[in-house]
Amino acid sequence: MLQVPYIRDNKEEVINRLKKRNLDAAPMIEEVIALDEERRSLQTELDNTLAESNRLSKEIGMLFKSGNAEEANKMKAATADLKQRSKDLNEQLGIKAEALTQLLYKIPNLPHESVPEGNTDADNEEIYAEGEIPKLHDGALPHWELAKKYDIIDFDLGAKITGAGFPVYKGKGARLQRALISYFLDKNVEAGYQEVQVPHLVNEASGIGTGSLPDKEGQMYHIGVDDLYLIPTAEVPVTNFYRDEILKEEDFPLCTTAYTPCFRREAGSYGAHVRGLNRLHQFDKVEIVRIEHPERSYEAHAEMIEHVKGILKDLKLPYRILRLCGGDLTFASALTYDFELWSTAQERWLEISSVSNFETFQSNRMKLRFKDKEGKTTLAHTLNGSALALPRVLAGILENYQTPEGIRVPEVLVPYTGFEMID
RNA sequence: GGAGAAAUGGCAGAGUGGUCGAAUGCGGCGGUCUUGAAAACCGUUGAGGGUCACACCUCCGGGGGUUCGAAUCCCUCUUUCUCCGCCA
Repeated sequence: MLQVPYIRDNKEEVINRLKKRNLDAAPMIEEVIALDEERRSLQTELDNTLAESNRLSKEIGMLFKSGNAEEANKMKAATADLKQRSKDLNEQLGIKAEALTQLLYKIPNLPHESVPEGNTDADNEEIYAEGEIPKLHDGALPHWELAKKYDIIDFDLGAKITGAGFPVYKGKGARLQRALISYFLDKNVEAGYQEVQVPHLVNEASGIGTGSLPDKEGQMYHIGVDDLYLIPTAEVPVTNFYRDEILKEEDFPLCTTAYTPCFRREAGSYGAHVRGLNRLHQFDKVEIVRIEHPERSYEAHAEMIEHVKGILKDLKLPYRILRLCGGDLTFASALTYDFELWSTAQERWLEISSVSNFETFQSNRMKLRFKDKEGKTTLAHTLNGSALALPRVLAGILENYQTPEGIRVPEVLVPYTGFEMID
């Protein structure tokens, strides 16, 4: 969430920058400023009332001590009024503060200056492309057909035991999936990320910390009895490691990688574009998360991009990188680069990674700070990216590596799969 | 799941109704001493709000209550530990 003092001091700039998201934030920003003013004036009034109460209490204490009970009891009566007043003020303050917080939760992050103008994914800016688009033989199939042909992914079985969007991976399909996870984790660890295994359920505070709650409430599976949420990405548990922490400057950079399943309700998604592995309710992902010094975060962002590029290059998959336009940028992000893989059989691009810098948007929500050289407590920057999301990479491999004889396994994965061909 | 104990500053650990944001030790930072370092000694060292800066206010796991006054008493939730039960 945005910082109120910043909004207060840079009102016009904030409104202007949010226009890039095709959002007229002026009414919300005005309300923030008004609520904040009310909040502060109530706070001051309450503070003064409490100060008066404290002063009286101390005097009463002194009087009792010196044996002057009569005078003390007289003074007690005078506190009743102050007490009622501070109670009322505190209540009003609570209402204003809560209203302000709820409003701030609704305001998205300010786009970075390099974010292109635009409304939809058509306006995203392609900044890089690499890899040969393979020429497939006649009769090449989309991955869901291949999955059936070689009996490596069973969508119907998953639908039977759970529902649509929960596939079962079988045999060499399961093995290939596991190979990819290991391969990604190894690459990330090699690049300096610490591997962790995390809970797949998080509490509400964690959801709020990363911006998954309340903004995307309907996207997460909620376990009502225990009030826990199934994670939509490892970003949520991992970034929240550092919630309410004050780090030391020398702790940076904090680089973490985690493999987890990801759960998304994807309410309202249907049709041809969600076929096969294109969009699932449960999928695997290996995530990289970084906590950075504000001055270094964009450098870190670039390093993450290079890292993901390296992995895709190794896999010899054709991909492109897009700089997301203002209208396509996610709520919490200041700058996002999407990686898209060319699906030869579907003849479309599939998003396989999203690398974002959230600047202080998440850290302000979760009070993730560090002490700078002057000893000042400052918000850190948070970043994350997929390295990588499994199902669409798997889809890309199946489709792009298919031959009349079977599906070849990318060379770098053979040590992990133990076989070279799915046939 | 049952019974009991506990939760205090970076850490350890005092504090059971008043002047306690909180003793003491360790750690951190600054200084004296030293060629340098160590030791010793002196000082300093939580977070948030508020202010030009002070003042002032809030925070002793979370929430609520009693009281003129709560780290201290009561209720409740969470977490940790011990014992019992169950169990991958």
